[in-house]
Amino acid sequence: MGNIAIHYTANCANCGLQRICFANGLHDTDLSQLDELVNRKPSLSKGEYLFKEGEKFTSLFAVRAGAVKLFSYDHNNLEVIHGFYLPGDIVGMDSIAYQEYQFYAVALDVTTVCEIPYGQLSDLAAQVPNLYSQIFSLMSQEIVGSRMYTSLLTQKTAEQRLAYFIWSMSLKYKSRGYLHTKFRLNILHRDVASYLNLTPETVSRILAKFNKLNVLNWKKKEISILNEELLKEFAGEEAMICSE
Amino acid sequence: MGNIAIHYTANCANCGLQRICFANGLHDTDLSQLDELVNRKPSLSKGEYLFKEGEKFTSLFAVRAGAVKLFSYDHNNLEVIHGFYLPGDIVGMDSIAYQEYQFYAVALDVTTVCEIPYGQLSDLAAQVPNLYSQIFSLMSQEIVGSRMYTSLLTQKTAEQRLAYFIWSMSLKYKSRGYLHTKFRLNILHRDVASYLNLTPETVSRILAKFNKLNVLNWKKKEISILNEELLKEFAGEEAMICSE
DNA sequence: GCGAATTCTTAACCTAAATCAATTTTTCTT
DNA sequence: AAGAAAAATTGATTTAGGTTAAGAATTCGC
Repeated sequence: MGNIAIHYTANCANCGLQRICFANGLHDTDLSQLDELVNRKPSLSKGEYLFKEGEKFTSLFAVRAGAVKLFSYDHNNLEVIHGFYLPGDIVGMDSIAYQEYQFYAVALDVTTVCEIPYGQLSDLAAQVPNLYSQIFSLMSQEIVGSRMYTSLLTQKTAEQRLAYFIWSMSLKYKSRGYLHTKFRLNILHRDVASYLNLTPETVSRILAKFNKLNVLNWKKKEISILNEELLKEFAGEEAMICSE
Repeated sequence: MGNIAIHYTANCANCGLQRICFANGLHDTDLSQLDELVNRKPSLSKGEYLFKEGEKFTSLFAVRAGAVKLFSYDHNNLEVIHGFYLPGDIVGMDSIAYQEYQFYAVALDVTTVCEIPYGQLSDLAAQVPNLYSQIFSLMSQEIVGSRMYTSLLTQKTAEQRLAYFIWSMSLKYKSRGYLHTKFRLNILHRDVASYLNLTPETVSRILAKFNKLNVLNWKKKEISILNEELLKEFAGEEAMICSE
């Protein structure tokens, strides 16, 4: 099948995620400096690790495409999932204070990332005050996001949590300019359950209910949202976690 | 009663909390610059606010003495408690990304804080790379701390949560050089319940149990730990939240 | 593309902690 | 220091979501 490949040279100046990455608010000259230190790696395939817990902390990673899961293991060796990262998200900020990565980060799908060596970023930031503000701002958002996630787990019912999760994924796709009522999400129900502090059985029961009520359908990694209004209602309240 | 008051002029160079504040790792000259921008306010009395949700974000606050509670209200107008801050802790980092404070911060006791105007801190940091690293590090710790708090709420039983909370308070006092088996903690059981996502009734029942088993005694804002080993056992696992 | 392994679903049952309710203790106000 | 208000305690009851179990649908590995 005739595949027309238009080749772009990837760089920060033409990256569609500029506004939500470190590049936000930088001048052209500073941008090209940031661009130089970014290490664009070949795509990771499903199951490949960005980093593992305990490895020496060297870089932050900006997700350009695909999806990344951040997790650790509990004392029973079960995965505890801390978050899913989609295009435009930065992975690794929780490890800045330490010599080592604090969690495991694995690709859930074919995934492209920009590697940003932290030492160099830090040096550059010393000359570019805007970049510092940008990093502070991202970290601060991460703190608030983390608090909001905690509220989700502690203040909401199982049904609200799941509805909210799916709704916020949809919003994220929307904000990135993708179709938000029908999209692929290569995340196991089991992993969603873990992230929302539920059992797979509970997730399954709720999805069956949503399906029966024609709210949405999630089968084989494909989500179709049939009734956005109803979904929002099940989620309860307005947006909480979702950035931008 | 004859009260001998030795008067120190408060400054960063003689502050006992230096090692856990922004001052950590700064040279003497930089330290005195930090010192100059710090605004030492008169003590707050119980119930006074450091800041309220929605107010313009201007400053970070370092707690020097007393205790501060960070909270917001849920949709039923009930307090949701996000944290308690003791001497050496920094309050307000979650608001850096925003124009406004994200939560309410109130003194639970007579409390002394250093106000650190963020704009000035940021300017100073532009000249003092060490200070930037220090801020990054504190923020990064806040993110990890927040993740650990979430684990506490979601992976542990009510009993483990309460045991862990009391144990970590004790550890904090120990690390600051205070008696850690008998100390005043001016926090309502109701607030601890909220922080641990429990009801006051559950907290009460667990405290009754701990009291009966001679693990500890918490009556009238005074905590006595009678059996540290047993308390640790009830907490399950090693330390999680507690910083330094 | 087929068989094995994983993941998902559905149903019956159970339990940790919430809720409801009534009393006692502590703290605040004057 | 007394009375009022707020907080804490204790017991009885309920419930959301976990656990166990067994079968069905997907996905993986060769």
